[in-house]
Amino acid sequence: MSKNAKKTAIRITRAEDFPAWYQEVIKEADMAENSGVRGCMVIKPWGYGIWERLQRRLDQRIRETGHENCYFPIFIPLELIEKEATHVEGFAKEMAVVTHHRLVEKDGKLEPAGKLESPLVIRPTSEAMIGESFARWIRSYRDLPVKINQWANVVRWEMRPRMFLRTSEFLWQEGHTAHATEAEARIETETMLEVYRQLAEEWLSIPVIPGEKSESERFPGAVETHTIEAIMQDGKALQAGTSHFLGQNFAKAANIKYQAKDGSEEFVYTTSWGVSTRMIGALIMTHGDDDGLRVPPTVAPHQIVILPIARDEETAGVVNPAAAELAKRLNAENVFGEAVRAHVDSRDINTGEKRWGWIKKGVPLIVELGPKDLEKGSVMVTRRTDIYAKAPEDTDVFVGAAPEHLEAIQRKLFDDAASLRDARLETGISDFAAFKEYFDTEDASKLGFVRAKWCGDASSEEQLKKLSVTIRCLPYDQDGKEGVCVITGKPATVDAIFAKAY
RNA sequence: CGGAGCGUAGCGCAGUCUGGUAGCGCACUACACUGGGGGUGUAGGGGUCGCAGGUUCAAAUCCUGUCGCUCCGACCA
Repeated sequence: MSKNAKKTAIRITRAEDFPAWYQEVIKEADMAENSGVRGCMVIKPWGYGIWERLQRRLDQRIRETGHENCYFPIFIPLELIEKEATHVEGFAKEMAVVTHHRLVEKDGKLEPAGKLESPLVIRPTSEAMIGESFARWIRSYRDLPVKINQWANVVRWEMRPRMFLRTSEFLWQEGHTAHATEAEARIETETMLEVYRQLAEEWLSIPVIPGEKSESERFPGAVETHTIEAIMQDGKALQAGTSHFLGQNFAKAANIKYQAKDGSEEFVYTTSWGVSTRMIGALIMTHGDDDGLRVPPTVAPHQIVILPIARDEETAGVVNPAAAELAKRLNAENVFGEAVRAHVDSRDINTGEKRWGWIKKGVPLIVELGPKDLEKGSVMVTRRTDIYAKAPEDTDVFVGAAPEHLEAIQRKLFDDAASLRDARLETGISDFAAFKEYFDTEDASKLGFVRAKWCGDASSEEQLKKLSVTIRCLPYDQDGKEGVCVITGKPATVDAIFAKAY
C-alpha cells in the first residue's frame, strides 16, 4: 500500500483509478446510488439539488431565447417511430418496449395479463412524438416558427451503464422547433448550442470545445449535429450538449407541411437540442479532486455551510443563535443574480465529521463559528479550493465580501479546468505514427485531445476505431490553412478534434 | 450480445474447496468521556446466507435449475 503525503478524503485517488474514484465521489458526496434495476439510479438530494440549479438557469435561458415549455407522453406508438428510417436504425437496439398491461396473480406471483395489440415504446427521445403533433399544429406560414421545450425523463436501454454518464433512464431537456426556412433553422441550431456553451462555461465553469460532429457521429436522422465537447481530468472527452439541424428529414417523415405566402405547400425545417443529467457527470469529472466534489457556487445547493462549535449547552445557547443570525445576514446578500444560499449544520455529530462531509460534497465555503470567534467578532473560513488554508476573517467583512468570495471560487474552478484543457490539447501531431503513439497509452495523465487536419474520408474513421479514438468535433474556430490529414496523409484543410471518449 | 466475476446484517466482506446450529469491519442504538482535522471506551440491536428444487441424520457449504447485479468489450446524451 502506497503512503500518501496527505490523507485524502476520497480513498481512491484520481491518479490510482479514475473510474473508481468517480464512483467513490458520487457515493461519498451522497449524490446518487444505484437502484435495484440495472442502469437506473436514485438521485439523492445533493445530486438532485445541483441538477435543479442547473435546470433553473437553463430553463431561464430557453425562455429568454423565445421557447415555451410543454409536455408530451412517455409512450410512443411503435408505428410513429417507424416513420424515420435512419432514426429507427439508430435507436432500435436501445429502446424499451411495453407489450403488456395489467397484472394477474398466478401461483402467488404477479404476471402480465393483457397483451397490447400494438406495442408502445418508452421514449428514447421525442422527435417522432413531437413531429406528429407539429404536423397537426402547423397549417400556415403564420404558425411558424414553433419553438417548444420539454423537461422529461427518457429511456435508452444501454449496454453498459455508468452513473450520470450513461444511465438507462435519464433526465434531460429536449427542445424542438420548426421553421419556414433553412436559414432560420440553422440559426436556431447555432443559437442553442451557444446557450449550452454559456451554460457549461459561465454557469458550470466547464470549458468546452464547440463544433460540428462528423458524419459517423451524427444524431440518427439529423443533417448536422453540433456539440460542446468537454475534457475530463483523465483526458477523455465527454459530449456535454448537442444541437441538431434536422433539415426536412423529420418533416418529410411526419408530413409537417405549411402553406407559404404564395400559396405553395412546403415542408418545414426542424431542429432539436438537449442537455441531460450527464452534465452532472461532467461536473464531477471536471472539478472533483482527491477530497471529493467541488461544486461551482452557481449550482451548489448550499454555497456556504456554517458549523456552530459548542461543546456544552451553555455555549450552544450563545453560538446557535449567532450561527442562525450569520446565515440570515449571508442570505440577504446577492450573488449570480440570486440570494446567497447559506446553511447552518446543527446536527449533533462531531465538527470534524461534519467538516469532512461538506468537503466531500464540495460546498464552496465552510464557516466555523465558535465562542472564541464570537469574542473576537470573527469567523473561521475554509475555501473548498484550498481546504488546508483555514483562516479567520472579520465577520462583517466576510459577510459583505461573501459574494466576491463565491465569484472568485467560481472563476478559480474555471481557470483550473481551462489550464487542464490547454495542457491536454495536443496540436503538434501531424502524422499517423505519432498519432498512434499518443493514444497508445494506459497512463491517464498523458491522454488528451489531438487537434489536427482531417481529410473527411469516412474510411479514415475506421482506422480510429482500432485505437478507440473518435472525432469529437470539427471545431468552429477553423484556421483554414492547407495541411495534410493526420490519418491518411492526404491534403486537408479542416481541423478536427480527436480523443477517446465516454 | 460476447468475456469475467459476484449475490451471507444497512454497507463492505470472511466462511463454501474439506457439510456439523452464522462471523468480522464500518454504520446503527444507549451511556460516559470528548468536541475548532472526520475522537475514545463500555454495553447493545440487527441475518428465513438471491430464489426454487434435489442429495444427506445434518446444507451458506455438495448437485441441478433460475433470477439479479457489477466489471471488461461492441453501442450511446
